Amino acid sequence: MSIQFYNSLKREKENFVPIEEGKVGLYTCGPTVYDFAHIGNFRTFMFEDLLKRWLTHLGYRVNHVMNITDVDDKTIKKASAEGISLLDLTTRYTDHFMIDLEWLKMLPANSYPKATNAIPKMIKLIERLLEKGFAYQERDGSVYFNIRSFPDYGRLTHIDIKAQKQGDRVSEDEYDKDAPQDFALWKGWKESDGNVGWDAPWGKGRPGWHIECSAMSSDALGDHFDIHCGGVDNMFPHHENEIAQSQCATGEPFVNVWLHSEFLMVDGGKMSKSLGNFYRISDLRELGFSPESIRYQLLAGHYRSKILFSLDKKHESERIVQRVSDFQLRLIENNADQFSVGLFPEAYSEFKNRMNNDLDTPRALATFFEFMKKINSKLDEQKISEMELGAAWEFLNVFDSIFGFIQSNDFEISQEIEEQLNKRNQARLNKNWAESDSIRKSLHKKGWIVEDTHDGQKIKKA
RNA sequence: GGCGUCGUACCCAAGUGGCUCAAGGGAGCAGUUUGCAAAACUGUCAUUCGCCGGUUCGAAUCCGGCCGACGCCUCCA
Repeated sequence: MSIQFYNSLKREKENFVPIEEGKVGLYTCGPTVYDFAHIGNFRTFMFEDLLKRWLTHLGYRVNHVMNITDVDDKTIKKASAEGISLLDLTTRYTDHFMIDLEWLKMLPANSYPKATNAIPKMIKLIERLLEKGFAYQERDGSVYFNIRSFPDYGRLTHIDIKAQKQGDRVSEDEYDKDAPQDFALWKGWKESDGNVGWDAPWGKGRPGWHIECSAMSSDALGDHFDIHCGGVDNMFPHHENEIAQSQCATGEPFVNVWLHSEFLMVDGGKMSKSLGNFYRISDLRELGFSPESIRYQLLAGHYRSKILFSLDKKHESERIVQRVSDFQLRLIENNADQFSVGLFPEAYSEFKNRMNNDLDTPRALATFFEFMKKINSKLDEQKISEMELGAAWEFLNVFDSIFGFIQSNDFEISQEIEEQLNKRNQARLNKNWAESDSIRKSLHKKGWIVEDTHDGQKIKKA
């Protein structure tokens, strides 16, 4: 069975067929670096990371491009408010973003083009749109895209332009334009822009938001590529506008598959910076969340469903991380790694089918948990073959290469802890349970969990 | 007003006409194991899928209505 995706453009699942066999061009809308990204932003980035990992596992060579929006209203406004340069501001938050990405164990994209580095490319695109009559200039130096010149406008979001209610914001727009819904390709320089601006044939200014993605995606992946992702809120107007610009400029189809991830909710509502009800990654770190437990929370629900992020789920996600991590240790203790010969257990094909079904992570997880239970059971009864152990090892490794739930067990035991363990062992041999229990308790307070097994005591980090 | 999503156990969360079904996880309870714990495993945990009608031999799954929650239409993952 080949992989199927729910293509937002067609609103149905379809088999994925790459433009070039074995390769996938993947463009994902990245952050606007005017502030810290929050956990809701990372829900989308985590989904895109999962997608890339799964495609890679299937053998595709994925070229993943994630843009960094480093010039727009918000970045300019904030830099000006802080009295620093746009570059200083965006560099700061880009750095934070990269740190968070790495902490969450997300694989880096192949490239992170910045909008400010793609201005010439954007100008070229706009020139082409002007030449072909899809865009027009205004007296203030702005350039707008004429949406009525593109009959397919609204196809992605099924929006009928004429039926739209006009918001106050639109009619009060500070820029001149022919029709309220025409969107800016280029915004003429205004005083509030300060020293932010680039020279263009139609005057100094800065790019509109949407043009950067059209420019950078075609630059990195070609005019026509495989997959474009983003959050559902980007469907309109951002992605709709991208399609309009790109297709009108190149005359070619733009993207084959559009994938959109749903929102992450908190307190029953959308988490967003403007509402102030959000968690940054640093907030969650302070609250004691591990990257693995956050990964579980973000990946346990299907990407097209709203998920609830909750501090109450911390315990649940930690239990999962612990179970899977313990499972790995148990396999290692049984030398499973030495028995692996590249064979997978039966459960793997079910897991694969479920992942191939539009990345059905909830059911894929269910498959893995059932498998884990079965193997644990066999280990308990000591009725497991070397072949089964090897296959379990293979499956576990694939599983973790996709979900990344396993917590590293590299830790050093200090001299002091070592002494405590020896003391406890001695107490146990003397059946001095009171002392043994009290040492276990005191170690627990220091962040260590001691477990007694048939092979003696074991220590791990709490 | 237009477009769209969703309502499943104490909590999270799958399933979208019949087949092995209301998956899986967390919490709880009971048990195996253990000196005791922990871990692991076993059992238990929704005759029922917001409510009311309809279609059908058969619906959580399709249709209609109602109630409720949410998103987009303006920057937003």
